[in-house]
Amino acid sequence: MVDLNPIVPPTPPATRGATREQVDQSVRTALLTGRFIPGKAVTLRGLAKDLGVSPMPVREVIQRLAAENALEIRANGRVQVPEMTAGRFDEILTARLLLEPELAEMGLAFLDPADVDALEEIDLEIDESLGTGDAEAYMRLNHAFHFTLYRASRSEILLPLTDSLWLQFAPYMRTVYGRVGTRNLIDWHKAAIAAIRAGDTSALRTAIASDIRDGMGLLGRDGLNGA
Amino acid sequence: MVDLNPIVPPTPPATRGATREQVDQSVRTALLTGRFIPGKAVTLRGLAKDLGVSPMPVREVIQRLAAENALEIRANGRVQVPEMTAGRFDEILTARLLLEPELAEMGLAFLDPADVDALEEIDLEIDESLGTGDAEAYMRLNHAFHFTLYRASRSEILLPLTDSLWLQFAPYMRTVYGRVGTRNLIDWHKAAIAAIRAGDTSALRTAIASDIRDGMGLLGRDGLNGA
DNA sequence: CTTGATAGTTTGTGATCACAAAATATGCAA
DNA sequence: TTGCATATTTTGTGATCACAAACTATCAAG
Repeated sequence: MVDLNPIVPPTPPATRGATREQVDQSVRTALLTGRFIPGKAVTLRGLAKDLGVSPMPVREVIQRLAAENALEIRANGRVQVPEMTAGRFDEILTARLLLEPELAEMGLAFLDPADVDALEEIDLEIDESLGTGDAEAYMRLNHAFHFTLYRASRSEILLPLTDSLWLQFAPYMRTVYGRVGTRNLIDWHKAAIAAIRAGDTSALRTAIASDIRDGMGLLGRDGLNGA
Repeated sequence: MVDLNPIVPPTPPATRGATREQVDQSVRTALLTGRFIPGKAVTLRGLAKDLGVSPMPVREVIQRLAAENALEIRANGRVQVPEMTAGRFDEILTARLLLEPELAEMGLAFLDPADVDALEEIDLEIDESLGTGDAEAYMRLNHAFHFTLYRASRSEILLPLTDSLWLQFAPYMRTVYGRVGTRNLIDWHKAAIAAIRAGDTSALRTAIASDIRDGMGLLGRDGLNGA
């Protein structure tokens, strides 16, 4: 059984589609913080019971996440987080490098000083989580850092695509963070914040791209199945 | 009521999830050939009746397509194809220019002569559809051309992302094709085929990028709401 | 004719059911 | 113990139901 923290009592839904939305958020958060084990089956009724809802909204959410390739519905109907392969890993890296610097640049135009302070605050908490070795907090905060920047762009297209990418690699990152640790050589987040403060788009793009490369490259493709 | 051509009789499903798969394909095809009108409500029971199935698999498919931003579930529960805005249009163009040349290049490595012949055949049919002014055939064939090339890449990441993009702009293209016609100044498909035959990745990327720019640029952002 | 309340209908949502396929457990034979 | 057929349970799927919210049609009042 997976721990999906906001387990709510069987309360009647307040607004239209609220139950589904709550399930969606819970499962997404669980995926992004690595609480599902890739390859392990996730059952519909199990999730429903964990979240205190009927299987119905869970079914819809699973279809939703399957459409984003965050979950895999196999031929036998079994639902699971897809296992990572070397080919997928390389392609995700490629896609992130194409989309995320673009998103960061778009976000830069809209960031106000308060947003930058928020980014800095998140980065400090990241340093803390690295100190205590709290992998789940690290994953949550790293996601928050990137998407605070990206969301500022008000993007309606690139942002959802990037959402999908994170949902696809995050569960796998958890399995390797435990193995190799989470400390990077260079803190590209601080470089990004400096670039934002300076309004230097080029430096920001470089910082984001480098952060992506380091983050995924460090724990790289070791132990993955062929290209 | 929308015409979703393969309306099957209420036959019991053959394999696991076959009904859902059939609904999914039908609705996707309808979206890609512009048979849904953006902004017009699409009802669950209506679709189900058109396809001769229960509302159940339709619900799942709608959630799927909503996750890909191909359908929009509004706050009141109404389901519709999102209306295009200038901001979305520009971003889709940006995203296509980032992803599709990459996909084309990846596909080039795997294309064999038979595939190239198939591409040429599709392009001939496109010319036909332009002659007869059959917008729906044009849309279907244009999609087939691009994705025959892209699918060759065996991509598991960029390809689904691009799928989502096409689902988002295709319904809107239909509404404008009727207005401005479908004939481009330069046939970039032929340039792409030539580049493929020559194994010239750079020329192929240029041809695809130009095709995208022309296709979306010609009928551009006229009559769209704000930035 | 226009306006606005109201009755009727349609719609999405969450829950439940029936069923077959799949996974798991059980127990017997070698 | 090991291998394998069989029984039991679990699981996803498609269908149906009940309900409230949303939409539409109707019709009286101005």
